[in-house]
Amino acid sequence: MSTEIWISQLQDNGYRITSARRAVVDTVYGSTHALTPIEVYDKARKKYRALGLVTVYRTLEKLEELHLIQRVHQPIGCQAFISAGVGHQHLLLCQNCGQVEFFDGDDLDSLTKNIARKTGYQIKEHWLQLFGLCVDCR
Amino acid sequence: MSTEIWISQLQDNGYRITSARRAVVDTVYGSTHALTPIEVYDKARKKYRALGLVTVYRTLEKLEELHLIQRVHQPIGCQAFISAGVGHQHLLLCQNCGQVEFFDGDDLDSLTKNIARKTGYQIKEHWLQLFGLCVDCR
DNA sequence: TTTTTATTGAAAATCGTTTTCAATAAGTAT
DNA sequence: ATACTTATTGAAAACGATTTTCAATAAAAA
Repeated sequence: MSTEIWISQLQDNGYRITSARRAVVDTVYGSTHALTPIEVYDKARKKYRALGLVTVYRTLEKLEELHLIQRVHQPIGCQAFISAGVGHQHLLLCQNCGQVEFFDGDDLDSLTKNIARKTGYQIKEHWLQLFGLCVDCR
Repeated sequence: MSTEIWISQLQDNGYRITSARRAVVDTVYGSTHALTPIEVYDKARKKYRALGLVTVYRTLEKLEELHLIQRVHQPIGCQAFISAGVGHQHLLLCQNCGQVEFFDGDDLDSLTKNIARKTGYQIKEHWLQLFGLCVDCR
């Protein structure tokens, strides 16, 4: 698995491959931390100086549309993005260093069925996210 | 339970009770839908016309600080607030009408312990939110 | 009632994001 | 390789949401 997977995805969906997009993909792909558009901009500009912030926004938009990245919601803000895991994944975030781990937690079925019965809701989706301290920070 | 609970809380924490704050509290307290600052402004101005948007922001800030309201995170945006439930509560949101229900789902203990063991993380907090269709909308 | 000072709304400033637009460069056809 | 078409680019401007500044006001204390 390398950045070429994302590049191919962009290509297959009719998007052109440019130096700007490569720089953004190289920056976000495989990052262990969720990155905001400005953070992506700062990092990616080390690889491609002419990159504009607008292009970062536009590229992130496309990567999100192709489900290659996902927005991360946190108490401090909801502008950061991280690589989208494969299949239905949940996030575990380190409150100290911001590192992100994925886990699949579909033990939630019995819980959601329970709530559905109690409330009368037809449940379609769920968001689950854990916060704590990673091995290095605890 | 009435809005006076929130008013007292403000008072007890050294904040003055004003017409502007009463209008905001009256609007947000007991609302079954999460409201954005602008929505609060529009609704509250029906009760107190001189109210300014800035004061809405400032009052919401104080209510959040006192844990009387909480920010609601949704795919469409994360600016809306709703009354904070009592104790540790989770949210169930109707994707159609925006109605919000609370539920307590601490069946998560075994799941979080599991993840903690697998990842080495020390887990401090969790966010769980369900989305679906309420009884009226399904 | 008087005094003190937190609170107010309006205007300006600020921040993140989106739109506009002419120049450029990617991919295709020649 | 070369020419052509058109998606993509970055800069500047526009935008919307939120925050700051500030003099006037009103709540609470004296």
